[in-house]
Amino acid sequence: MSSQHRLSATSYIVLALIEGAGEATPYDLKQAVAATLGNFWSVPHAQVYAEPERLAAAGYLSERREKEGRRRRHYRMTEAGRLALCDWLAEPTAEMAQLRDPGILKLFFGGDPKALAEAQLSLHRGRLAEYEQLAEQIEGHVSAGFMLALRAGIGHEREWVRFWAAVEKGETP
Amino acid sequence: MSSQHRLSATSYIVLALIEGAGEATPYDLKQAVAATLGNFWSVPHAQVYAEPERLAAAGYLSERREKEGRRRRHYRMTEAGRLALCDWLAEPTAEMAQLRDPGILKLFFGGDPKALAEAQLSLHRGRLAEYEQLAEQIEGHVSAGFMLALRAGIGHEREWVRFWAAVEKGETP
DNA sequence: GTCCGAATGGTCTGCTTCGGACGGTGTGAG
DNA sequence: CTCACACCGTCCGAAGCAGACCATTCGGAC
Repeated sequence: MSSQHRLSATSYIVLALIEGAGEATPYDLKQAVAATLGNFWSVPHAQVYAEPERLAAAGYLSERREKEGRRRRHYRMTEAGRLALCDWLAEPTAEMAQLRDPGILKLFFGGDPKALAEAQLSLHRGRLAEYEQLAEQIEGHVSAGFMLALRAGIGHEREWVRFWAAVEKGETP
Repeated sequence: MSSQHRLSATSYIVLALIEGAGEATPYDLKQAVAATLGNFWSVPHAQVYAEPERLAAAGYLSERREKEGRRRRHYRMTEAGRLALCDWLAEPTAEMAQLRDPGILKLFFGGDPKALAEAQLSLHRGRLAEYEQLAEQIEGHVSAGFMLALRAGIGHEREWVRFWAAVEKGETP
């Protein structure tokens, strides 16, 4: 039934969220994304509406549409969807994130290290503080995965702060 | 002369590389990208051919096209281009990179921490080793910016190794 | 009750990005 | 000469994306 449409990270995000919710409308997904993984992985809302449609067409979701009023679309997992999600979760990924930081790009091409460092430092210190506060608040109230992802974010923000602080002082980072 | 086409990161990469080379064909750019910043910032080659065209249309580059044979296009900076590049380099950026790591995504959604950690560890250790070796080899032979970018990469790979090692051992990272 | 505005829920447009397939051109080894 | 291979470039379709815009519902002010 389901053709082998390439599933992207966005696809799996949608599948995983629907699996967790049982049934969900695109709007629910939008909320869920904003509340949880929006911190470290943005998904533009146009995608959140488009993706379930594709997944339904490919047989990974079933769609039920309200006939009247808001004509919401409600999605549920199919067996194929559950299978695809499990496969994805089970297989440890070989992909790695790229750095792709605009500040580093400017540094690379000869931007002024001190000026960049100053700006980036305040940004990263700010985000680090947010993350640490969030971690305190939610500790114990959320999934282990959420906590681990947050700690990864914290670790990287700390690294950014360390790096830019060294650059600011003219040291070798 | 030049309309205010929004310039993307890719645009500035192209401008900066051409500024460094004096004159370059898209192919030269492709090579340059692969040799230098390809490590931490991928630019699909279709972009590398399309972007100079846009930049030339907007007045940031001048184009000279071979009449025969391979019909290569050669690009040079215009004053407008040099100006745009300088502006960009001078202004410290307020953007920040997102994490967007596939491994973290799986972790977030309940993938097996141990299995993920094992796979990611070997990947990141490998890349870390590459970077460190590269740093030794090129130290003193490349621009300060290149070196700093590389050190940023090394720092983040170390952080990844630290993080996943903790996850593997079941510790709080 | 009814009217207004905010929150909710969804669609559309017009880009840019991206990977990959594919098609020409030159060149040196045999 | 010619074939293989590196060099160089174009094209296409699918997906990503921002942001404007439209429609429904609901809760209070009057």
